Amino acid sequence: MSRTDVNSPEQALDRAAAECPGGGLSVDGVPALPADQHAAWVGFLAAHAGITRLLESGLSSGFGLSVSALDVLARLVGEDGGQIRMSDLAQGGRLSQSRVSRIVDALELRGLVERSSCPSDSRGVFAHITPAGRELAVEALRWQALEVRERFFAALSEDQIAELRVVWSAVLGGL
Amino acid sequence: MSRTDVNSPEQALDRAAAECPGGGLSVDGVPALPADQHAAWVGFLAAHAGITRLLESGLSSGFGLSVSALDVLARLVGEDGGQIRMSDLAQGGRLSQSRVSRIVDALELRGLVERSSCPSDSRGVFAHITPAGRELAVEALRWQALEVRERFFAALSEDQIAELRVVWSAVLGGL
DNA sequence: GAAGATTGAAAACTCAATCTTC
DNA sequence: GAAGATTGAGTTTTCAATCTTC
Repeated sequence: MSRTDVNSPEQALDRAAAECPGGGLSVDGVPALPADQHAAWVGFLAAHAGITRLLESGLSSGFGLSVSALDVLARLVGEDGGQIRMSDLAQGGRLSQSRVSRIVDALELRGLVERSSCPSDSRGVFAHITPAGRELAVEALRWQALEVRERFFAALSEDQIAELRVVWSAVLGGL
Repeated sequence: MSRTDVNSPEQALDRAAAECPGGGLSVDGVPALPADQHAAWVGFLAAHAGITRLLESGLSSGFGLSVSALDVLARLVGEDGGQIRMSDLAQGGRLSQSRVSRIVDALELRGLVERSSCPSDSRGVFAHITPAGRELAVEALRWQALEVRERFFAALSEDQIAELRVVWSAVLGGL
């Protein structure tokens, strides 16, 4: 593999680091982050941006869903009875309450989800998935999982994947 | 540390995995991703969302900047002469051309950046950073780097950080 | 008064023109 | 006609009310 290949891993990371996507963290030549942290940080941002763009565009063209919308459907599919309260959909940090509300609006319009009021607490609203929603969600999740396996994890060893799990545990503990 | 602590690392990841943020990748109990990949994937998304929210809100309240805007300033600070062409600002994948254009609009309004035409090619436009822009950028970058070190990398060992670099190289090669 | 959910208005982002220069 | 940059229009996301029920 020659040094001029467009997509060699080393080049990808070097290019990313040179362009400092995500906040070039060195100032006046003095790196505000140690070099190894800088490389790890830049790679993290580039990897996230890359895989996200890939999933977003594939889900959109293949299923008419955004990653966020599929997040919501996935939660509903995983739930016993296929229903869950709006506020619980927002828990987990990735989606705000109002965003959930609007995503469910859109899914409801397409007949993929329905709302119903919560018997035990009339403030609450249940979202539950329809058969059509479940069918679409399962297909979209299969595609997404395949993509994640092939484009994200394919190049990693079992050990590296296991280590990632440990790393995220540690990182999430500090956030 | 008891099992009921709100922020233990294990709980954070378990919670994230249970809520499947980012697309619960198991369908009807059959995980579409192997368990270790699933955990690594969910952790990756949760970690990115967490640190991003932290930086976004801190930069906004402390410096009136978005992460994207600081990206642009950082590139300019790092450049010799403090100037770079608009199209080069967009390279690297994280920012589209039109987004760069609008971010520079906003920065220019605040007097942090100026535009000038490129002598050798009149299609081109240089963005260059002003003294005020440099000053703000340096402060913001220092804050951001500190945050990344303390909130993201503090819990990781040197070896883990080194391994992350390798992992991102591999992942970026596949994207 | 606090929690659950929605809504209006503003900000951020993307996509497809558009305009200018090569 | 292609490359560099901007703009208009539409969409998505957020923020701060708002409304209802506890």
